[in-house]
This record gives sequence, structure tokens and C-alpha cells, in this order.
Amino acid sequence: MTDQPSSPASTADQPDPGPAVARLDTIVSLAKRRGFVYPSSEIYGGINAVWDYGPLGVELKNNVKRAWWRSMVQERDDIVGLDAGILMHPEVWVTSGHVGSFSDPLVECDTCHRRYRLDELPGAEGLSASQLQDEAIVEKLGLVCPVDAGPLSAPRRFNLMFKTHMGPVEDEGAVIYLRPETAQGSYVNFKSVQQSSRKKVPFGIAQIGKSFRNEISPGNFVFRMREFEQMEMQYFVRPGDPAAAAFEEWLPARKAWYERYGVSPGRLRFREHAADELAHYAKKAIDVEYRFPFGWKELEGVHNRGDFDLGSHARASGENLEYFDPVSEEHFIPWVVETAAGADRAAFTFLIDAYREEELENGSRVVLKLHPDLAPYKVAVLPLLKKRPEIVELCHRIKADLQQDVMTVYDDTAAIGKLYRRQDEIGTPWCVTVDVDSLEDGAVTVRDRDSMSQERVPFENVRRLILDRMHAARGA
RNA sequence: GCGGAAGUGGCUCAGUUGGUAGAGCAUCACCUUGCCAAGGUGAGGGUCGCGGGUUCGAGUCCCGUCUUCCGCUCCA
Repeated sequence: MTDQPSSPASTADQPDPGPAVARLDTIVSLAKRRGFVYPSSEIYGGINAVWDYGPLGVELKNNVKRAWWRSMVQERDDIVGLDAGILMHPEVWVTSGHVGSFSDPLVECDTCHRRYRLDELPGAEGLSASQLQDEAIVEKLGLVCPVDAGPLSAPRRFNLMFKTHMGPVEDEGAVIYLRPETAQGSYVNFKSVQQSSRKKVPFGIAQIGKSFRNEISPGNFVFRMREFEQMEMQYFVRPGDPAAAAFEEWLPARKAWYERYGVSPGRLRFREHAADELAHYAKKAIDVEYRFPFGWKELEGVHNRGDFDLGSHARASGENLEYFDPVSEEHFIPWVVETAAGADRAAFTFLIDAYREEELENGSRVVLKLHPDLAPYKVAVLPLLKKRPEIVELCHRIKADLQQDVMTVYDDTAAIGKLYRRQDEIGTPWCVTVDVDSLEDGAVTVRDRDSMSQERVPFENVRRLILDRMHAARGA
């Protein structure tokens, strides 16, 4: 697919667009072949829009989440973590607006197959809940397709929330939802978190966790799944201008985070939501977009949610969710600036962006230039020849030492060149090779994935060297 | 959900007008080499997405179903 950017974002005035965009099927093949991502339940024919992470994929994704947590929580004093339940009181979703706007009654044009929210069609504004569910409402009001005046179907409810039952009895009263976003957990716990952590506004609550949406059209590999993992941070600030200022600070910070971990700057851009596409909760929304093989798509959203969330929950629950500012001695409901990222999408992005096919002097190689913090394995320990038991034994000693701190792998099932290529293909930044000389001088070869350069190092210094390199790569 | 295309070993594919499955890569073993893959010998692995039908016989035809990809909606 030769997808061109839909705006001139990556022309001369923009930073390096990076190497050629990898094809999606290439990435999917690599992911399956090397154990990053598999289709879920494949032996039964698969299940739509769910993917499983294999041995390398779970390392990559965990590393992505760890890197996010590091920048959000560990390296900051004003953000704390939270892990709320996937199941929440059903009223949460009524208050949040998800029961209403996530279960839109949709009608479809029989001729052009476009779909519309029934209550947004000309002539159908302000319908009651019962009218919206009326099978015959389209005929009664004489509604037609606004584009080509074609006949419209009866309204169908597309509920984007998964339902299940709380308790052993499956009656209607026991219906609860799988959360479609993690953010609500941070809002309903706002007061508890603020009091127990003794944070003062502005402060944030960070959360990583699974969310579930019955998407109408999932697809593009792990880009849009029905079960996915979010990395969301809710920043609570003074209403009005301070919130707007916080929004302007977070936006470039979030883009910079992807760049810090290696994403090509020229493949990142911002896109502001127009007034008519804003979600029901948002005052302002700007996406960080990435140029995927299938076009520019949202990576992460930064939203100014105003006091919609805390205000709504305060009204609906009767709980006072105001914050008392000890400096100004004012009571107010904080506004929320949210950064909402997808862990799967981020891992996918890092994977795509790291993928290279390089031509070498004699041959070529596939290499994942993953940031060392994200790479599944940090080090591979390899014997130049495995016939000498002392060499294999030294390899295992070095590996055991490295394993104390980082993911390390040993491999001796091929010639050294092939062993290097294998590690290149899964993004291992460093290879440690033990040869005959090592038995004499106690030194081993450390080979760098990106430069393919080598240096001799006393084997007892290897761990220190790797940790120093990782520290340097982090830019700390 | 609707329209279009596809679904053969881990990956990429071939399979001729229906006769009962093959290649390359990958994997494993041994040999060779011994610091940057594809050298040699051999091995494992497929009830051809699943279910049903037509037929003496189906990967090859028909129906259903699931999944994937491309267009219409939504968003991390």
C-alpha cells in the first residue's frame, strides 16, 4: 500500500521522516514467526479483533508500559498511580455518558450503506428514549438518507460496551459492563487518591489497564482491537486558563515521549479535533498521530475534559468532589486534562518504526532498531564454537550474571553470523561472544546491533558495561 | 453490520479441465566453517480455516459458517 500522508506534514520543513515505512503484512509475518503477536484462539479459527502476545511480544509490551510508567510516575512528583477494577458500578457508565452515547441508535441507508445516529438526522432531533427505540420511527417521520435520499433501515442499537452479569443469577438487574476506558476509575477515586497521597492540585493519576469496546469495525492488526490496554493519565488542574495551559504543556510532552523511545519525528504529527467531532466530554482534543502503513492514525489523544467528569459524578453520586485550595482558600471542582494512549498501539508503533531491511556488503539483514529499554532481550550470549565445553560453560556463567539485571538469552544452534542475524531480527541491542581467546585472556566480544561494531571487554565487566549503555540510551 | 477479495506445513506461495499434497525460507540433528545469514547430508511438520453437499473420488465444484484484507462508522 503506497499511502501518502494526507497533509504536507512530512515535507522539507519537517524532521527526518525516517526510512521507508514497513509493509503491514511484513510486520504481521515477523510478529507471528518470531513470537510477538498471534491471532487469538487460532486453533478454533480465531476470534475477531483479539490478539495474543507471544514470548517476545509480552516483553515488548511490558517494556512499553514500564517506560510509560517511568516517565509518568517514577520521574515525576506530581503524578501517582492507580489500578482500578475493570468492573465498576453500572451507574458510573450512565453518569459518564457511555450508556447513552456508546449505545447509539443507528440507521443505515439501503442504497449507499452510510450509517447515521438516528437522533442527529434532520427531522429526528430531540426524540425521546422510547421513540429512538421505536422500530417504526423511520416510517412515522418519513426519514431518508441525507446524502442520496435512499430508504433507511429501522434503528439498531450498537452498544459499544460489553455486558456481563454480576452474581450467579443472569437477570437484567444484575447487568454490569466491562469498562470501555480506564479514566472513570481515576475520577471515582479522585477524592481517595488526593487525600491519601496528600497531593495538591495540579496533580495527576496514572493508570494502565485493559478496556473493552465492541467496535463496529476493528482491524489493522493490533491497531483497533475489542480488548485492548490503555495507558491513561488524568491531570487535575484549576479551572479555565490553568487547564488550557496544562493542555498546551502536555501535548508536546506526549509527542516527545515517543521520540525519546525512538519513533521517527517525521512520522509524528498533531491533529486537532474539529468542534463537530469532539467527544461528549471534551472541550478540546488534539491527537498525536503516527504515519502507520495504512495512513496517519491516532496514537494518543490529549483532551481537555473540563469539569464534565468530576462534576457529573458529584451530581450523580451526591458526593462532594470539590477540592479546597489551601493557598487561594477556594473550593472548586478541578478540570481534567487527560492523556489517553494505547499500550498495544504504542508497542505496534515502536515495532513498525524499528523495522529495517539493510543491505550489507555480502547480503542483507532484517533488524529491529528498538530502543534498548523496549527490546525483549537486552543481551544474547553466544559461543563462537560450541565444541569446547569451557566456552559453553563461560557463556552460561556470563548469562547467569546478566540475568540478575536484564533479559538475556543463550543460543548456540547456528554459526555466529546467523546467530547475529537472529538477534538483529528480534531487536537485541548487544551480543556477547565467547571465543577460544576468552579462555586465555578472560575477555569477550561485545557486538553492537546498530553499528555492528565490536569491542573486547573483560567478561566480569560485561554487566556493568550493558547497564551503563542502557542508562546512556535512556538519555538520563 | 453491509458490499468486494481471499483463507494450502511456523512464514511466503505453487497446485493445470475434480483423481487422494509440493517448493523456498524457517526449525531440529550431524558434518563443514569459526566474528557477521543463505555450504553438505538428513529429519520433523499439512485430515489444504471449519461444517455440510454433489461425485466412484474434492485443495480443486456448490451452500453455510468463521477469520483476514479493502471500502461505509468510531477511537486508544
